[in-house]
Amino acid sequence: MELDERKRKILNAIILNYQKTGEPVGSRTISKDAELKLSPATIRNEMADLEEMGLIVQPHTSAGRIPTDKGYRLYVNSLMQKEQLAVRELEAERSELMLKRVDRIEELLIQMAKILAANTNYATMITGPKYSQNKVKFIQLSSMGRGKLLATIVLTGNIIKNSILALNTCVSDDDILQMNIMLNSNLNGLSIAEINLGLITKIKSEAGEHADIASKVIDAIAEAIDSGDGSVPMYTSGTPNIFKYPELTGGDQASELISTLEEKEQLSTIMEYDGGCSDRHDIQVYIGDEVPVESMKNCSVITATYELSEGVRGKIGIIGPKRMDYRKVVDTLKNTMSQLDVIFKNDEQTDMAED
Amino acid sequence: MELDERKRKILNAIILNYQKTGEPVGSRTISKDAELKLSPATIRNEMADLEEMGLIVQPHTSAGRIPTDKGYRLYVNSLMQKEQLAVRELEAERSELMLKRVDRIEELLIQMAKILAANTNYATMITGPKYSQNKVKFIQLSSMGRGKLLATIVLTGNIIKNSILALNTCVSDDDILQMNIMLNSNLNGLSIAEINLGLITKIKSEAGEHADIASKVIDAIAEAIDSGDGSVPMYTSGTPNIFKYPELTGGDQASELISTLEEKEQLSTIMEYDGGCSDRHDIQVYIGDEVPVESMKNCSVITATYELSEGVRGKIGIIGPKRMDYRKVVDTLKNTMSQLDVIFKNDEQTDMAED
DNA sequence: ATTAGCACTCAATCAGTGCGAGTGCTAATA
DNA sequence: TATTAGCACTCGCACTGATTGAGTGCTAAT
Repeated sequence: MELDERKRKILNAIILNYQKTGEPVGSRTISKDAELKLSPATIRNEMADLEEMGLIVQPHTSAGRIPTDKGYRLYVNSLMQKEQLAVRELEAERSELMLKRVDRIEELLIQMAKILAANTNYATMITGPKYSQNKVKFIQLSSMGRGKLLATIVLTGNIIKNSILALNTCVSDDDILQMNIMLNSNLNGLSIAEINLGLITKIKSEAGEHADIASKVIDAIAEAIDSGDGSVPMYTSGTPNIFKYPELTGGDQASELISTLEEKEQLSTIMEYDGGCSDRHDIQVYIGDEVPVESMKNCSVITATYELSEGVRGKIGIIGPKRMDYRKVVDTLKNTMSQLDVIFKNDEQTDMAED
Repeated sequence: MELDERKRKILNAIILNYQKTGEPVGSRTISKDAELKLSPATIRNEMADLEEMGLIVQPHTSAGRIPTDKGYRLYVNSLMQKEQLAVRELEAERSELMLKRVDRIEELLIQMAKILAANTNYATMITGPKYSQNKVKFIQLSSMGRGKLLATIVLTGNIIKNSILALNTCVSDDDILQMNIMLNSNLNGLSIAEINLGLITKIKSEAGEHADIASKVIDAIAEAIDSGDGSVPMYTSGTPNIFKYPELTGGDQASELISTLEEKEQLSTIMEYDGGCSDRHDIQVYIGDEVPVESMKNCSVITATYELSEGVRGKIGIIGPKRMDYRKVVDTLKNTMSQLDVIFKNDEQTDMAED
């Protein structure tokens, strides 16, 4: 069966209409849609064909048609591009991000998720950046008195971690100074991969009687870098938005959806999946069954990757009903990503601090 | 009308039964409830009286009775205590808290909220501690090179804040050392209230040509202490639990509840209210209309205050349907609070660090 | 190739009905 | 006098069947 221009137009009309109403759309509705001047009967014939091709279905006999996953896929892959017109309304998207003074990067990301949720009326999720690539930039030990040592570790990207080390021995201020110099000269500029056993042994021997301190500091470094590795933090926002889409709230669906959104574990399976395509702002679209989470099988998810600096990446995802406005979401995401780029290019070297 | 012993027992039975089933409870049910051996007819007469007193109502003619807010209030205030028996099952509450290695206090609190939610089957919320009372313990400036200064501020309770300061002038290592000494000797042990304009002027003059740095450091201190002041962080957990109670999910209720739970702003009006009673573990019970949040008018909320150290307090709240198991929740909260006490008495001086 | 017309399907709506849980009242009982 | 049995009554709920209307597929006319 040939998918000619007219069929495409009809499919497109069905998708757009269903997007707005959430109701199955009938031949009459499409017919009145001007653009293509055909009678309902003709439309019906075409729709029968589209159904045969598996692009649309009727929920029951004598109902209008709704798009199938396959239909949406086609729309996203080819139809969508054809109407990039007048999308520049998005350019006017409130760039509140720029205005608000957010000095912590995670908070900025959370803010962003909130704004996206508000603008799109879908739920959003976001993972904190993966820092595993980061390097040690600076280490500072200071005595807090009473056998306590404060270790401050700064990583590239100005990530700062603190640990308080409890000591059993007493250390003089001078020793601390020595340790500082020694640690910095040995560790500066190294990533976690480069801090190997050999180096650790070397440091310990250089630390002499304070080998235990050195060892604790190295543990702290490992933890600092690791905390952004094993379990990337995950935030969600706008989850109540799903109540706006009746098709997501039938039965126990709402409950399960909200649960998975709150628990977050499952969400990471979506975010972790790296769809090969390493484009600049790699945008992935998962439609219905394509979503690798049981309770989200009749949602669609669109994810985008952001990059703070070389190799420091995270993902942002938008969760909505299958009839979500794919075009708007994709454009909004692209837009947001470039805004982020701007922010990070400006802010790269200023005062962003983190715990 | 006199509220005699028998009426109390019947009211109690109604409340307990309604707690389990969520269905209006009829005279027959109570009658079969042993304990008091009365026929349904007698119970009916008594129930008519209880209804007249405004303690119970029937949702419609020919339905059983359900407790009113007033009925619950009575229950909470006087009836509840009378049956403190066999509550020690709670003693066995999984004290997972003790086991899990949680080294950051906010994470511990969040964990606790999760466990409470899982144990009670209600939603929980928790505010981070208010640090406004805290004092400066230790300040450390270190040069990061390229005109950048790292300021590390340690407050009592081992709260650690970092800021990176961008300088326009260059500072020698020796100057930094001087600044460190000067700042510490001037600021150590002071709370925010004690850092007044006079002191600030004094510090600036002592800093000489580096007055701008001193000023930036003081700003950072203010911010460090403040961040726990103006907007106390608020976390929620177990929000999907509300789906377990049909009376909370009718209409748009679920949606609105979830929304207020996600947005958190409104929740703080509950948490902020300080009910005079400055008991050890001050526990407050809000029933139905007593809850100062519109969308929660047919919930009940129970809050408890925890105290990390002198004056450093936060609140934890449990949100459920009006028929929640008040006794269990109150006991669980008391229990949890004492566990917290233990933890903090042990951990007080160890390595809890925070951003 | 398109369209008008028509018979058909089926979800949704609504009134009518019977059921059952639960009540209040009255009269009998301990 | 307090309790209980009995009975008529109420009202939500679940079920039924009829009606409606949106939408279809097919056929014949244009």
